[in-house]
Amino acid sequence: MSRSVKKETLLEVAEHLFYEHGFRGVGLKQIISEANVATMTLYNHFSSKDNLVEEVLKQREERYWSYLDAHVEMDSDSPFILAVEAHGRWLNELSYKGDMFLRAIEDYAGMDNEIETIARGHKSKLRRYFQQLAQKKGKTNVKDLADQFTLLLEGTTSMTTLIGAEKATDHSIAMARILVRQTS
Amino acid sequence: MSRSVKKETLLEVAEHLFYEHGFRGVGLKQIISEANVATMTLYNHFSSKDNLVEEVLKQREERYWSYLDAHVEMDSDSPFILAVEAHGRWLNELSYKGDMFLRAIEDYAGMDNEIETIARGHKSKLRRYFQQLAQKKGKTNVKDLADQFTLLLEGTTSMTTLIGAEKATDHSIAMARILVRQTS
DNA sequence: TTTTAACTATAAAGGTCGTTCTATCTACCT
DNA sequence: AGGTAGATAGAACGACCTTTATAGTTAAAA
Repeated sequence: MSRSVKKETLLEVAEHLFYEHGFRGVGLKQIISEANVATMTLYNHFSSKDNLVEEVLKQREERYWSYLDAHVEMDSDSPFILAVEAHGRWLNELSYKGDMFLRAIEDYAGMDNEIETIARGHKSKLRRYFQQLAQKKGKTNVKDLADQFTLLLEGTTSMTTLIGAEKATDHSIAMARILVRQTS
Repeated sequence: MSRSVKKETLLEVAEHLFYEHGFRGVGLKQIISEANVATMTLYNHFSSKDNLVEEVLKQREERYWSYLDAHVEMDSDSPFILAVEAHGRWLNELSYKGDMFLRAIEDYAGMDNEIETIARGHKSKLRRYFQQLAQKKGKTNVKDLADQFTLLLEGTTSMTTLIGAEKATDHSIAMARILVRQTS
């Protein structure tokens, strides 16, 4: 009982700090200190810093999809727009500063790391998500359309760093609407 | 020797390594070693690592705008499309792995750094660039349109990490065309 | 030829990093 | 009550980090 509380605190604190300052910009000392936990408690739950990063990414991915699933009614008239809106809300509430998965891909690329695999997996899933949506709506060029929506989401995330989530989302929704209208 | 060849080698090597492994993921030792240069040569030309990062960013920004200016005829029929195409070529040739400026903003955010200022400055300039384009073409909603094109470029860069520059650029060009057609 | 500046190699200072070790303490299980 | 597993603080590890110090080399200008 008390065991999982500590572990969850660690994951929470680590996710926040990693997101704020990058994986390489945060030391275990800081995580341990802010989580009010002893060094060996961390190593009791995670085999290494890399392993902690992995678990953080898994937790964040789960959260992201819970968030999307909660806001997107798949059988709605325009699930595409709902998805873009939901992504925007996610950015506004939890993710005002770039994308953790993209950062993981960049930071740990070409090192034969589980971390990169997890992060790339998340992005693949996003593309597949839009593919399923497009297929359900009987769109042609399913893959292209899916990638275009994914591009919109990625662009929104980047723009959030520059102009804030609300404005960025407004723009991507506007473009998503045009995109839905233009495709058959 | 116009400007020190050693200094330029250092900037070259540093830009490449920073881009490949991130600012925090590369040590001065590695830069020095790959540039075939002594420690004190680096510190003779740059006052600190942060200063080196700053100079690298300035150089990269200059290069980016040279590249864009060389490929975009401002008075063309569709300078928007040309800009998106040029950005795509830039990605394909030099920038297959995320955006150095966005990374700098994320890595050095909230630290009262010159680095973040430079990186954000580049992004502001990009938005202003599209604003000027929109204005010249007599578009209404100049700022919104500019941000939408910026969003497309940012999305293209992110997607390059996932599906490669060519596909990503194809998608953004397609969307840019729709956007140009839809606006007045 | 002497001076000047850039560059060289090496080492040390002073930190921080991730990780491991030791030794103590608490709390629950049977 | 004794045993066990989890958590604790703190030190120690070696490796690496950025930066500075020291001293010797090169090459071209004065």
